[in-house]
Amino acid sequence: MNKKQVMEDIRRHLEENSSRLTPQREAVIQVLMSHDAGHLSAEEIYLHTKKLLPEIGLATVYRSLELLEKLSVVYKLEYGDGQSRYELVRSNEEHYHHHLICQGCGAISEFNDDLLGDIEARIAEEADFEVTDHCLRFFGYCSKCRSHKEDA
Amino acid sequence: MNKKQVMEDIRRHLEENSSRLTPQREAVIQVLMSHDAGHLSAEEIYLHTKKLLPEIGLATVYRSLELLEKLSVVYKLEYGDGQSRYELVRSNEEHYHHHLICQGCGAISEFNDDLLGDIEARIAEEADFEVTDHCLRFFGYCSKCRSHKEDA
DNA sequence: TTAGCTGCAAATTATTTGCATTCCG
DNA sequence: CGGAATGCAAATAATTTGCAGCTAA
Repeated sequence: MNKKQVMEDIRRHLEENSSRLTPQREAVIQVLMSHDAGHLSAEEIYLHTKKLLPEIGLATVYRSLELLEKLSVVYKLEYGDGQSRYELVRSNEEHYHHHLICQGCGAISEFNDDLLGDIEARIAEEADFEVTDHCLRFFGYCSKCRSHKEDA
Repeated sequence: MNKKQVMEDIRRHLEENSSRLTPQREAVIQVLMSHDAGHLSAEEIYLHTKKLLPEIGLATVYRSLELLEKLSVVYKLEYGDGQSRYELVRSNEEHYHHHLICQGCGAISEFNDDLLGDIEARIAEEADFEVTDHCLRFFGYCSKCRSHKEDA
């Protein structure tokens, strides 16, 4: 599915919820699409959309992200550093998309795999909880930071 | 291991890092110990410590939590609602302690199991990343909210 | 027309910091 | 004594909100 089709899907999804795909919202989505694994903060998204739409305001970016999150178009992530990151939800892949967060340099990389398929079934059964999504993050040290640690 | 022993362990751990187990810090730890699965916010911890130590300040609570987190005594969690939650790290159990977050009522429950043992070994190998910890949260609907949904 | 959207500025909220003071090894 | 820790108040930083004007079905 190419970007134009994705955008049209989102437009339809918005209209079903009596919302519009405004230029501002489109710009936000475009920025997210072109920083595919970028984990952008609201401020970063704002700065990027400003290149496409110089008059856009930060509040609009926040409002767009809030709306798009409610419609499950955007996924909001927290890394515990005081600001939220956003990325597009890609319906299938997203579920298998986990993060490796380096406690040395802060780099965030990804690890894609269906790690949790069975586990969710077990939770449904044992905890009587219907799982719709999950967030799995691993903390540790990337290869680069491990070699620095060894120096010390 | 009882609470007094845990406290003495923490005292020793602090002293090894040229810090002291002050009454304020002790109060913070006591509050966390007595709300074992409480996922308390800094503000909630502050209000509870005030009962033990009325003159304590919120900044001190934050500073205590920051220090205790650095020393891996306390674990900081983010649920994407703008504030952080804190809980005591229990060396073994913590690693097997995951959260079920209800998107209906916001309730947070727990699911304890060693779900990720093998996975971490695979990550080390495939991604060249040394995992020291992880955070796994499941989103969905608890039994109570599912029955409400069915009413609708 | 009117509901939805916007930019801007002001407000809010969680968290952090500066500082004078106090405590303890 | 001197580093560590505290309470308070002020400062920050991310996010939200109020509002008057704008836009498109």
